[in-house]
Formats: sequence, structure tokens, C-alpha cells
Amino acid sequence: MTPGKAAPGTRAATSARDRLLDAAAELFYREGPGIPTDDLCRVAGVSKRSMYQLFDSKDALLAASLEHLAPAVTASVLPAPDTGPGPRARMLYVFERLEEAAGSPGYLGCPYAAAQVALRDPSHTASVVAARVKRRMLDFFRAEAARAGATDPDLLARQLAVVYDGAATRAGIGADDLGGLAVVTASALIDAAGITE
Amino acid sequence: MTPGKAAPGTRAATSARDRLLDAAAELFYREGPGIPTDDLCRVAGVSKRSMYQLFDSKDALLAASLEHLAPAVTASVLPAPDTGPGPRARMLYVFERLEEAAGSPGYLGCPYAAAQVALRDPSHTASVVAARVKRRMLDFFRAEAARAGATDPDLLARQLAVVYDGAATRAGIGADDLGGLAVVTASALIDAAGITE
DNA sequence: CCGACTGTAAACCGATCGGTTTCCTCTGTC
DNA sequence: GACAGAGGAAACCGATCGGTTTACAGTCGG
Repeated sequence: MTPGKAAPGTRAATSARDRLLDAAAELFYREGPGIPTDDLCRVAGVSKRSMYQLFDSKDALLAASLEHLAPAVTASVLPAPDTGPGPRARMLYVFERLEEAAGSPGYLGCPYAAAQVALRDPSHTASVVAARVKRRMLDFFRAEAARAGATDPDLLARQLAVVYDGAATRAGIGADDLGGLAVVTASALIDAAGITE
Repeated sequence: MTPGKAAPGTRAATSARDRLLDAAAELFYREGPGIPTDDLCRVAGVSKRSMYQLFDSKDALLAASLEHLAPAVTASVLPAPDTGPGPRARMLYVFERLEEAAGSPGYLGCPYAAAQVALRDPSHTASVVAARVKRRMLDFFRAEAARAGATDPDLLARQLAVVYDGAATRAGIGADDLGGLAVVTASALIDAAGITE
């Protein structure tokens, strides 16, 4: 049976392209950009031939997999656009999701920060994609901070971004197991920014 | 003239071992662990033959270079053991040094966090060395927090470590240029921990 | 039943890399 | 000056990797 088919007679459960993107996202995350293309193809159940006619190069696949991952990641860490509670709760929601993810086994930090750190080249296509995602997160914090009436919304947003990346990094390298640390820290900074609600 | 000699007739200015460790520290930092051994040897002015009789493997050289770097790094970021001002100023001193380093061109984040992130393998010898250095920093924060009479010294120490790594990471990937952000954030957390002095 | 097409499996290619070895030059010693 | 040792330059080796190509199996429209 051809891999990727759910059952005989049905259409492909997932396209070769999606399987490749998923496998790439996971393996690049777990093993870093050094993972051989053969491994990616084997896990995805796709031949190298197909991979190279779907993507120009390994680097292009890496960038595409980060791009592909973005909607799911932001959706899982950012609250829905018009969620009930106020901006304070919406900001803290992000850190609750982070703690949740960091607690699960196999957590290795933020995939986008990790990619940028591992690549060490801001001009790399994948780095550009990662930077855009990280930027979106900063924008979210800034918008909420402004809505909440923070003394300096831009400062608070950057502070929260620092806490997010610091907590993710330290959890990812096993230097801390968080356990409320990110939420508590973000909360303290939000308080210090003059937000009471 | 043989590289590494300061002038004819004098003894070697630096040993081949030290030149190798310095070159490794810089190139691993700038290019990541993927840097070829030939490049390391060329920059160090040492033959591969000598390198491999000084170090067992490339990985061993990486670990040794991180170990070699540790005293200088901690000395440059931690205040002298019995510096005049109180614990609050001593903690903030670390973040001032961080901002200073992050402002210089070519800054790519904390070398130890970067190594652990890039290697993605906590059991790697270099990761173990890096973890030890990061741990030393956490211990410094905890000791100072306790001296300062923080409500929860362990919590404050972990918070400051998070801010340190977050600020270093974000500055390293070009997501933020700090400019007081680390100091201001650390200061806010220290205040929130009930330290007035 | 046929030919065009799609995609897999696998051989293949050239380059690169970690690590070893060979050769030779330079140095210091007696 | 002979000689031993250290170390640099560079060839070399086997493995791996990114990427290409060939060969073949399955599928679909006619």
C-alpha cells in the first residue's frame, strides 16, 4: 500500500507535500538543521525524487516547514482574537500555554528561536520566516499592553517577549522546569507596568 | 616564521593548544558546531596533525573551548566576589554587562545557551560543560537574592536567569537591541521580590 | 489493451568532512 | 655535523551528505 493513503478507495489522507512538511517540522526541531535529507524522506514516506521536485533544496524545505507550522503554533499559544477576559488574562494565557508545552516530554524550546540560533545566519530564508513569527508575537503583546493601558506598552511587550524566550530556552535546555515561573514572572511585570484590572 | 611565535628568539607567545582553544571558541560561536575542523586549524595556525594529538575529537575540542572560555566569561559578567555595593547593585551589574556585550557588533547570544540549543543533545560533553556554567550563574543570583532578603530567593534567581537568557537570545537573533531593557526588567523583578535597599 | 504520467526505490555522483598518515623541514642537543 | 624529536603541509581514506538520474511499478484516460 502506498504510504499516505488512508484506505483503499479514498483519496490520499495527506499529500506528499504535507507529510514532508510535517516530518521536516518535527525532525528539524528534534535534531536541528543538520538532519540528513534521507531521514526526512524516510520518515515522510516520500522519495527523494519527489522531495526535490516539491522543494528546491533542503533549506527551502526547512523554511517552508517553519512557515507551515506557524498558523498552528500561533493558534495554540495566542488566545482567540475576541476572547472574553481582559488583556491581562489574554497576555497571561500565552505563558500558561508555554508552561504547558514546556512540561511535555521532548520539549526543546521555541522552534523559531531554536532555528535562528542553530542557523546563525539572519539572511537564511528560514531565519527570515522565524523572525516574522517572533515579530507577530511581539505585536500581540504590544497591542494587548496598549489596550490594558500600560504605562509604556512597548516596554512591557518587549519584557514579556524576553520572558517568553528566556523561559522557553531554559526549559528547552533543561536548565529549569518552569512550573509556574513564566506565568508568575509575566504577572509581576504586568503589575509593574501599572495594569491593575 | 612559525605562527604563534611573537618574535624570533622569544618563546612562543601562545601555545598551539591555546591558539586552538581561542579559534575554536570564536568560530564555534560565530558559525556553530558545524564549522569544519580545517577552518579551525587554519585560523589557529595549527596543523590537523597537532590538533588531533592535542584533542581526541572535534567534539572534545568544542567542549574544551567552552571550558576554557568559562573563567573569562564569568569574570566579565559577574562582579568581583566582594565588590562594595549591596546585592541589588551586584545583580544589576550582570545585566549591565550583558547589555554592553549585546550592543557590540557580532553578538550572537550567550555562547553556552547557543551551544546547548545548537547541539540539541544534553548528553553531549559540550552540553554538560555549558550546563555547568549556566548553573553557576543561577547560583550567583540565588546567593545574592538570599543576601538581599528576597521573599523567595530561589524564585527571584530563576526569574533573573530567565531574563538573562531571554535578553541574550533576543539580542543574539536580532529581535531586540535591548538598550536598557534587561536592566529595567531585572530591576522590576528585584523590586517585586521585596528588595528595597 | 495502450501509452502517458506519477511517484517510489535505489543506484549514482561529486563534494565535503572527520580523522589518519606520510613526508619533510626546522629546532635544539651532543 | 649527526641525530632525535616536534610540528607543519598536504595527501589520503572512508563515510556521509545534498542532489540527480535511472529503472520500474501502479494508475488513469482512451
